[in-house]
Amino acid sequence: MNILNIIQTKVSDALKALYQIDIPAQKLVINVTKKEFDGDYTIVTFPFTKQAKKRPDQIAEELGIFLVDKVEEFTDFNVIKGFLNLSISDSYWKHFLSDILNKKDFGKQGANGKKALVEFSSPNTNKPLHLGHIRNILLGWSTAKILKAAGFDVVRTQIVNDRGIAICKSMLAWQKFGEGKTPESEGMKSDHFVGHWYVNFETHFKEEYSNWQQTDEAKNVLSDKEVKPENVVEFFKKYKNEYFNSFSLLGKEAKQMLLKWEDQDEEVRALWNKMNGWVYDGFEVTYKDLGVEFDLLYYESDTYLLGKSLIQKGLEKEQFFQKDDGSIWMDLEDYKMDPKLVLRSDGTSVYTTQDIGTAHLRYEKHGTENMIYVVADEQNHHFKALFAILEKLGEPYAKGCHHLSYGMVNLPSGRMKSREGTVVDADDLMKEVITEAAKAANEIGALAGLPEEDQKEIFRQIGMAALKFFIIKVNPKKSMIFDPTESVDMQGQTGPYVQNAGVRCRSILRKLGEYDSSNLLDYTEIQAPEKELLQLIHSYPEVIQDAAKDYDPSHIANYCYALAKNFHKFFNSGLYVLKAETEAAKSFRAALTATTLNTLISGMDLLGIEIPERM
RNA sequence: GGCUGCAUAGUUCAAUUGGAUAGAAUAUCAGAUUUCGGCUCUGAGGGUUGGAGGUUCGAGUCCUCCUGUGGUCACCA
Repeated sequence: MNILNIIQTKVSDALKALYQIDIPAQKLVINVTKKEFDGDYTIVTFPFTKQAKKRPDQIAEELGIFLVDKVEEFTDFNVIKGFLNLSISDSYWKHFLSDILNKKDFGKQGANGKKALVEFSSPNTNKPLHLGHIRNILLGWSTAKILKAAGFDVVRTQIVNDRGIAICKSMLAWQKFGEGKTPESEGMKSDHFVGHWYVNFETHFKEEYSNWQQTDEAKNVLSDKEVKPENVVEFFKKYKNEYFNSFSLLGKEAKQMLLKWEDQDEEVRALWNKMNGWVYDGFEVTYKDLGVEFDLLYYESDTYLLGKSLIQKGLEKEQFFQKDDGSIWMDLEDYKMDPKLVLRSDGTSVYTTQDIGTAHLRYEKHGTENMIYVVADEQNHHFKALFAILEKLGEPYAKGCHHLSYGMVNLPSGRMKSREGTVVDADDLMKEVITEAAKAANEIGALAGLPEEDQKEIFRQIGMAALKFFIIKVNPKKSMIFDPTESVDMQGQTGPYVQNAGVRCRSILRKLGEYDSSNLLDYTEIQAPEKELLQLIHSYPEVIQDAAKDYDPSHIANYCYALAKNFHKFFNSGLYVLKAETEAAKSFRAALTATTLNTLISGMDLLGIEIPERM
């Protein structure tokens, strides 16, 4: 049994025996004792004062005497105010170390029989992936891994937004101005090529718009709307969408293309397939570079009509209501939200319609009672409404839906804006961090002896670790500032710092070779740096549980950093492994090193980060 | 304006979910190594946790108000 559980049960028993207080063991909070005090674990006794009718320090004292007397794992205690600090026997720690020494899956839970589906990435197909997608993808990937480690059967998925007006813009621009060029002919990565035509469309559209502003038609609009001369510029800025829909020739063509697409027009579909194909080829490379993959893909072109029948059924059961114009809504007053449209007056679907349909489909197909949507926090309201609707429809998985909402990634200069060209491209960014890693490694020169191929692989691992760790260590719900210079840092609270700890472990173990681990139980005096490290490793299973419960990979990142830091401290503490004073000390420290390495590998793997052999 | 997040060292982030003197990193300054890898370690300075009240043994954490800031309020996705 885990020492925390032992403490909980024993304290619960003691409270009952001493004061007739009934508190379930699981409800008792056990803290790790702060460094500046003696002891391993701390119990706070203030909460018991009312029922026990005694002073907190008195309770702590009595509890301490009782526990040390009755439980063999507790060797000593001390009391400071209402804090009871318990010391755990060395024997417990040594046996713990010996138990987990060869357990590769230490910290992970066995299958719990539940299924979870994690949806992430879900890009539009009209342009390449950028920094915002990277945060999304890393969060999704890591959350999926963490849930798996916590015992869930996980399905990783994305819904590809492959249809709509945006891709039509890219298609139209290429058709009109592309002169038959291809990614190959231009030597461009194929998703960037498609993105190029999207920008090209916007350029032409802007030109058309500004020319139009000089026409009589535009002047009529201005006088109709009674726009004052000093407000004209401002007005046209806001009028852009309206212009696109009502006057623009390019807009008209793009919309016609969309209609043709919906009518299954062969030529448009062929063009659509060609351009999407380019985008997918490009995405595949980016995903591979990021080290992620999916179990299952959904395409919006397949799912956008889903949900309608569910709405019809719901309407018959009067779960929805219909307005005079034929549009269908759900009342969400009991959730303190405004009514939500689920079907347009012309009978076509909106985003919510297909989300209802897709969720239902997924549940039918996989029986996933937990669905996690990794989507930026600008859609908080949408998901709140969606989950409320699912609940009102009586969908059995509604309670298991969770929106893993994350904040925007901003640059030191402010928000990324595609119109201003400040979007940080995913491929460029990865290239840059790897280059920086190579530069730093070459300065140190530790890899000079290795073949070039091996060096390149290590540079890649280091660069990607820097980038991934920098992003994942931040609590998802907070918006973050991405400083490119800091992201490639290799020192301090970074991925490479953690990797370095692992590489040091590897180096020691490599030099050590075979050793007899059974000796470790003979080690007599565990030193403070050793115990701190061991205690931290001991808490790894709970860290995974917490991260899974909160859907928050940043817990794991912070844990890995703390573990690496503690190992570096141990490494520099004068407690040598290879030159240990006794065989028992050597075995103990070797086992400690091996276990640290194992935990670092496991934890970093949950973040999608590798630990190289050398660096 | 309504709703909803966020606000912690100069900067970037933590804080075991209400517990002890709020911790790391970075930057600055000062130190450590005949030793398992210097992408390491030790130390110093740096804080009225945006402000004001409240709840209680105890508040960065919970409640109220205020200030600042982001998101959202489409028959877009």
